[in-house]
Amino acid sequence: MAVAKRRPPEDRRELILDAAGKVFFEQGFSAASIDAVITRLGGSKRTIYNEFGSKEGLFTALVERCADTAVSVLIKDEAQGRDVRAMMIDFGSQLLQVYQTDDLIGIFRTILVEAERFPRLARTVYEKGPGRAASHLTRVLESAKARGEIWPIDCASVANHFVSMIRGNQYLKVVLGLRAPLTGAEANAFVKSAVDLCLYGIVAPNSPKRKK
Amino acid sequence: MAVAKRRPPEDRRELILDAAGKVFFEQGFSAASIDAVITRLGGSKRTIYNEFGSKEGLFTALVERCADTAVSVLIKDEAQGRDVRAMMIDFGSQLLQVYQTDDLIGIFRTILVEAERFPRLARTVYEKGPGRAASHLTRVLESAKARGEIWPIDCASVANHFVSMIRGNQYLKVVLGLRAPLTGAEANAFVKSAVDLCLYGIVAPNSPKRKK
DNA sequence: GTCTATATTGCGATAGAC
DNA sequence: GTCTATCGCAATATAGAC
Repeated sequence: MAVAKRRPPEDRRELILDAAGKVFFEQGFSAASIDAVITRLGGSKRTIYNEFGSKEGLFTALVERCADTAVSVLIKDEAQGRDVRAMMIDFGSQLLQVYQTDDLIGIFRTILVEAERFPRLARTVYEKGPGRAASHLTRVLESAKARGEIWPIDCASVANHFVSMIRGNQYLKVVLGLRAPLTGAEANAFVKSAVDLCLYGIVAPNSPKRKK
Repeated sequence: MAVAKRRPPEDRRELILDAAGKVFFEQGFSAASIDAVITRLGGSKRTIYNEFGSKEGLFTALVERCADTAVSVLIKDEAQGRDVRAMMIDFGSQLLQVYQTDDLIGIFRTILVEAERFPRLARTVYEKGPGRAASHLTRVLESAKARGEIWPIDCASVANHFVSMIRGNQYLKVVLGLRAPLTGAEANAFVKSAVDLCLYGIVAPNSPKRKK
């Protein structure tokens, strides 16, 4: 076959990780086999062991690569200073889109059950994913708070709630294979509903229950 | 050992499922072994195979039992008609508590990666868990809407968002082993922050961004 | 106990780089 | 043509379903 033969080392790594992603993210770490990766990829098991040392090493490298990729999308803070609603909608849409990539769905599916076996990986995945997203949104909200656009609330708490909504029931259904990913108008409507809930709440202003 | 010897059939099933829960929910379906269950339980593998037929049968029975248990807590609709904030806080607290039981954490950890292998189980888990919770909360919100306490919003959408907040970033950290379960005052504060976000939002009423 | 699956290793053959 | 990384396959060992 020679898929990995005589290639620059980085390319070879990427090819192996691509095939490994298909296998590990579909079957999970325990059920996945190196043989299955080789079947997809061609070549020899030796190549994988030479490059990654073990099945655990391969999985670790795979998850770390995907977690790193996810970060890059969330890091662009260009939106600072615009209208808070527009910023949240932008951010929420991007976050939903990232979460719905095959890689992120795969990480989410596989890391939970392996959290005890790979505690360091579990922490990395959290921090580079939901943790990073919540931190970024917190900064956005702090600036809106400084401008008086929003209540003097706990921005970190709200940010965490918002990120949780994006990774909410609909996303869970996607990960469980109960529905197709949200796209286009559907995704937009979903994100808007989350943003508007955060911004305006649901209590009618003429209700006696309205506080503050 | 004879833990399962000469017991009423229901007791024997329960004992096996208790031990199986410890093993499957800690290791995941693929990594778990029948031998490990037997080590915890004592007795013979034959007992398990006679009762559940296969490893898959045992896992299915385990998950179905836990999903059923979870339902019972969520079904009590006694709160209908009270103040919407009090109802949501009650409901959210109960839901968080249920989610944080070992069984539900275990299901959540293990079912995601096995969703393709057990599609029926995945659907059952969703519907008896988050689906059921959202449906119940939707009814609560509909009644509040009928009383004019809240805006004429899409109650199902809000209910899904709220359930997602409860099963949010903090819960994810618990499942990943990055923090201890939320209890007592911490859980109360968390639920209240989610409820108040839903009810009141974060936009200051004197902000020009306030709509409606 | 039986039998299959699979992680991991060893090694001669080989195909491309030079 | 030489050289070496990679291949292909066989072998080992262990685990685990049934």
